[in-house]
Amino acid sequence: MARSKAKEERQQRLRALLEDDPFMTDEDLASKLHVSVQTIRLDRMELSIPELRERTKHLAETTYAQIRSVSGGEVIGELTDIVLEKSGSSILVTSDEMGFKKTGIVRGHHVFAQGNSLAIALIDAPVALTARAEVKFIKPVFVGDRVFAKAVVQSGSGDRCKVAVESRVGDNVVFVGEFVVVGLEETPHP
Amino acid sequence: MARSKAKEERQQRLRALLEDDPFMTDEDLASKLHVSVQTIRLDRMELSIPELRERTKHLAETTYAQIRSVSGGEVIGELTDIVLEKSGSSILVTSDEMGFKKTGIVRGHHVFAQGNSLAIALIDAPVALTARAEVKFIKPVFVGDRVFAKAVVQSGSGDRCKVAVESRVGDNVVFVGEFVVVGLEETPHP
DNA sequence: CTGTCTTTGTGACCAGGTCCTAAGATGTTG
DNA sequence: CAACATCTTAGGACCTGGTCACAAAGACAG
Repeated sequence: MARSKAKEERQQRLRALLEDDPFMTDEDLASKLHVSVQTIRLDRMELSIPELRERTKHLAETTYAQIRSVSGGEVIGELTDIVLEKSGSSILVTSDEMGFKKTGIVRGHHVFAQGNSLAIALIDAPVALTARAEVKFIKPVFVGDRVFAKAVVQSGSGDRCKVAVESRVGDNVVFVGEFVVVGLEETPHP
Repeated sequence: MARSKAKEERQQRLRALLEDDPFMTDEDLASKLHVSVQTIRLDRMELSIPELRERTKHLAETTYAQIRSVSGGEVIGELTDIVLEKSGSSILVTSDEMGFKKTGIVRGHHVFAQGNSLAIALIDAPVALTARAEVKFIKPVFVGDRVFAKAVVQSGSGDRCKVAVESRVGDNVVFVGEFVVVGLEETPHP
């Protein structure tokens, strides 16, 4: 372990470089770090960083699932039961990406999103949109927690419903909200 | 254009296959469709579907931006200016994945998320969490719209701030919200 | 039967790697 | 100083999942 200081530093830099741009080839990295391509490969080995294609593939795969479940799916979380215009519930398994790195606390909007999409799912209309919401984040949710949301339609007058949502982690209520959701027959356009 | 019926059908199937699994190689596709690899390549050409690596790269790139802006980044949208404990603004460029497929209307929680994270960014504390929020979705936001959010701290008593957010698309106010954000010195733990 | 479309095969090439071997460079230490 | 260890660099063979170009076989309508 003689002059491995330079090496360690370089490997740190390599890590950092890939952190904010995982799409760099070994060649790119080599020229940035002023070493040969082979050195980069060795460094990657030591740090067990996979090659570009694996990285991008992994990225694409995980975020593809994400984008379907967190951002793209029609419902955030998994619906466990639902009675249209009445009540429903869903479970959201929180993952790393949903939280603040520093604290492991899940960003509020994920919990909100679960409640919001659950509320919308309850509406029996071609298109449903949220008009208003009043929410309280009672306790922080931590990455890894399973959030159980339960929604009940309060006053369901067809095209304008008030939906109450309560989310729990275990026995603790972490979130309560009231969503006013409107159902539409036709799509409005820009 | 004689017996191109089979071809057209195959190309439709190819499209469909890639739709729900963009990670298939030409070889995979060839065996699934019972044609040669070359045929698959020709079909991809005709349909101008890029090769696997380009597909995954594209997927990864777009969703990478997403995971930074929708789910992973510390701030949803891009901060344009900020004065701690005072005011700030951000721009969110909405994309396909953020909206309902059917209507092209952006899910409320994305707009909420932008406001929420902007509100949190304004707080000058090691950790900030949303305690309460009262929001109104005034007009639907459509996929492709650029949402400008502006946040102003109303009553900033250090560890508990009220932040008002107003989001616009062009001249139209699409969202207003009031967030109560608390700043913490230490991280709470589960 | 001939011309056209479609399909398949072949060979050369490329990027961005892997793995392995080997030779220099730059130490540290007996 | 010589001997040894650790890094670094280089080179060649190989892999995957493609590209491009070109040839040839099969199907089928006119």
